[in-house]
Amino acid sequence: MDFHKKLREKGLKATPQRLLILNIIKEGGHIDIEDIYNKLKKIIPSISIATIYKNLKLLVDKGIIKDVNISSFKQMYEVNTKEHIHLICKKCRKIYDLDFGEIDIKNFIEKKIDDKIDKIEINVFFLCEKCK
Amino acid sequence: MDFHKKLREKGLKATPQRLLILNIIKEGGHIDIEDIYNKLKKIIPSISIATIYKNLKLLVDKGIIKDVNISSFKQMYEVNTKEHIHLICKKCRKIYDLDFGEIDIKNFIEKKIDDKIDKIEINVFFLCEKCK
DNA sequence: TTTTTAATTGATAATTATTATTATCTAATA
DNA sequence: TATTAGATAATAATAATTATCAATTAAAAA
Repeated sequence: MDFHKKLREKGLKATPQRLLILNIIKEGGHIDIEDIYNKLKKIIPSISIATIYKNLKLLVDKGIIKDVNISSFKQMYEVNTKEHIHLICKKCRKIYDLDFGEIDIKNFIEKKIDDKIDKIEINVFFLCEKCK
Repeated sequence: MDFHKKLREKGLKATPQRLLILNIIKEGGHIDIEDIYNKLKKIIPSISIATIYKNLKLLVDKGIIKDVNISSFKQMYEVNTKEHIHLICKKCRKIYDLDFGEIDIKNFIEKKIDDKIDKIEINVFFLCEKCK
């Protein structure tokens, strides 16, 4: 996951802010703007929330990160990797990733509707082991 | 779809307000509180928004309707039928239903995680025929 | 390496939704 | 007769931005 290279490929400068934002998102798995801001402030105390907003928008536009939307959660972001399902514990609100495995659900749906899909969100609500 | 019976089975009075709310949701497919309120006002001008809120909560609790959550949309409701996918046109924002068909994705995921699922949301964003 | 320059960051408050409720008590009714 | 509806304002987040412009800097060119 060479973020520097990825940024340059998309014509974006690989600024320390951007690289840190990407690494924070990667580490967080699914993380909202406020949390990104707070983590980044510890590393770059001078960081501006505007910088976060500007970059998140840019990174989503360029397809380097994805926005994660789950009802009753704030807008979150994740590093754009393979498609996966979000398993959300309704009690502790922890979010787990579940890979499709061998199944290409995007392709499956595209065939079914005979059309191209932009984005697919699969959110599954359950009660995780710890919360039982 | 005998709503009167369904309500009675859950121990709820089958009031005209409730029956109308259910029919409005059924007709609307996916409809938010404001729209339910506006449609209902035309039939029962005296209807109170509080009545809508109270009933929607009750109906969700009893499993007679489902809440529909799609990012950038207001909270919506639908009559609880079979599980299906929401196809959302990113331009006109119309929401289409797509049945799973023979595939029981809930069961598939439950097997995969060896656990029970409460709810599953599948939202697919695309550009519908009319908007192309 | 140095220079150039176009892109990016920082500061910041101020603002805009808008969404979603809900309390409470009387009256009506399934 | 226990539920449910009506009235209603008042409220509570809370989430999400965004404008603007000077200062800085990453990357390319020399």
